[in-house]
Amino acid sequence: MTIEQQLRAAALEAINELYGAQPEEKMLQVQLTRKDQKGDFTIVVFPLLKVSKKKPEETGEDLGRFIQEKLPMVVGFEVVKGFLNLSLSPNFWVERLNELAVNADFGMQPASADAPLMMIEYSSPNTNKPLHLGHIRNNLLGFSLSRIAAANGYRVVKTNIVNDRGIHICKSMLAWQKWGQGATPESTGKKGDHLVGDFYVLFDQHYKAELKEFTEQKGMSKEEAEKASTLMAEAREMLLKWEAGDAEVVSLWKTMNAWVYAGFDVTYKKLGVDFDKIYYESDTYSVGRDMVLEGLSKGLFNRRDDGSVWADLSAQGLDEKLLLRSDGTSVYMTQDIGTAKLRFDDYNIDKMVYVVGNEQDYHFKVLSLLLDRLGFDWGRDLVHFSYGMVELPEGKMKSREGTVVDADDLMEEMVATARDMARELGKLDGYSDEEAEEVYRMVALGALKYFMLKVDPRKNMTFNPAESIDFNGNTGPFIQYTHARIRSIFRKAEEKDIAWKGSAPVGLVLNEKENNLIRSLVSFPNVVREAGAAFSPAIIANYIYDLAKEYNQFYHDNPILFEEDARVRDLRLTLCHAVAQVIKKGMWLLGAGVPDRM
RNA sequence: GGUCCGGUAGCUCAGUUGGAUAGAGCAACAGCCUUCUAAGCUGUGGGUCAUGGGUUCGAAUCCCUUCCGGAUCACCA
Repeated sequence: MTIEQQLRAAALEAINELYGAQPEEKMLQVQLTRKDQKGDFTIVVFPLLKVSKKKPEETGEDLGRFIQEKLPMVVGFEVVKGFLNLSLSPNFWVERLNELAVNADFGMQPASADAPLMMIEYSSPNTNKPLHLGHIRNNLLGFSLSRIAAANGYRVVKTNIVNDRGIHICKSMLAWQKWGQGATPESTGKKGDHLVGDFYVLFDQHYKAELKEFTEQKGMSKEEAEKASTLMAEAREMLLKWEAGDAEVVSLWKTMNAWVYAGFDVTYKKLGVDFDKIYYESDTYSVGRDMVLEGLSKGLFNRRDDGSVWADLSAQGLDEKLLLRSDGTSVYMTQDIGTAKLRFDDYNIDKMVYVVGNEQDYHFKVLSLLLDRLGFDWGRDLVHFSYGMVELPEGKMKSREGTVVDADDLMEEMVATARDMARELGKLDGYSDEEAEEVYRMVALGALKYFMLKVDPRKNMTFNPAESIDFNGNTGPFIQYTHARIRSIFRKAEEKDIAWKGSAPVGLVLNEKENNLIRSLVSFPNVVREAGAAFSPAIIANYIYDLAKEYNQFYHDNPILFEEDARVRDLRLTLCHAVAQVIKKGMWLLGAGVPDRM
């Protein structure tokens, strides 16, 4: 039984015995005492006045006396303005500290073999351009969520759906054929995803020029020009050839996609994310089409005169949704249905989570209804983990205006900043170049990951490049630094032959900072649970920041190795050890590492 | 226009199932390194929690109004 549960039980008993009442769940609130007040746990007495029929102060006193008598670890209480603040004995806290300090699984709930299986889809790139800032948020969220789910006892399968087909790929291919002059990643020294992305841009430029020519010189309207475009017609033709399995087109498609995948792999690796299973839309779209046709034959959907297939969702308060074009080809929705089918054939999925931006809220509402209609019992409770967009201080990223922040560039810049700063501060003197580079990378990525994950995922966020490379204050490096300092203490302890017993002795009086730290540490498992329930890495991020902040205050005010009382020193070293462990775990849940030195 | 999401300090963000005097960081200013890493710590200033109402012992939090911002409503993905 947790301490909160014990306090609740004691309070319930008190109310029953003193006032002869059985309060509802909501009436009894046990929470951590505010930092500016004396005490550890607080019971709010206001809701209980109805049954006590007494003033808040008297009710608080009644309960406090009863609970203190009932529970030996409660050593004192104070009633302040209708709040009953209970103080627990230092020994109680020291015992909790000793338990959690040696528990390798503290805060984590390992998955058993028959634990529910959660599949998490994230990343989901198109193969026509490199990853950018928006993808970074997606990837970091998806990866962190998978670790948080794993820490909450789920078996987790990380998956990715690659949009490798469609008109956009054909645009890049066509541009390469026309103007590429046989360029390859090898011949140009460019990452494959960037090279292909360049051709996509090139197509767009030529297309725009063509439109301009038609409208300005031939006096066409914009629509007329779009219809008359020979480039677009060629791209469409290429798509038809692709769907027909034309050997030459398919071969080029395979080649160029391979370049992109090689490029993506490098980016994923640098970002530190990975997948257990990757699906490709080129494999799933036909499955989706078959399912839609099957649904059509069962009367779930309807076909219009032009041959297109639609789902009528007006009964669910939505409108009609296209599932197959009049020419029989698949749309986005069709592909997602096919992908879902394949996934559920491959795995025994209990919970399906899609990490996709909030601009697709409607899409997933519809997908959920459609899967349900098609008879998948998991359709209705699929989770669309809907996160907000990333904007720049000057507004949205616009590829036309060249304000898109490239993922590879961003990471490189941050590593360079970390390197400069560490060298300037002389932090890693004595490390080999390889060791130092490792730390630069860890700090840079820690900064990026923390920066993006500390914000509530549902909200839009502003990415300020200047702030992202600031490693002071509420940042990933601040947390990593706290960890490095602690590791440094233990290195020094060895050098100075100061022995640490590995646990804290009972019978000490705790100062305020020590007490606060233990209370924070004890709440870590709750934080992991909350983050899991709310699908929010931000809850973890904010918690470790608070913990690190508290630790730094403690560190500043209290001697650790220089403490002469060996018993107090053991307590503080145990605290340091536990804080380092929890910081490391918390950062791990965010997908970030912590260095021993920095 | 319909639907959905959001609005908290100059800026970026926290704020638990409604609880005590709404908190951090950045920026500004003033301090702290001959002691365990100053990527740190301490202090000062900075708020009609967009707005108006309601619910109640108590509202940034729940309900409604209005204003502002964003997303979405494609034979795009």
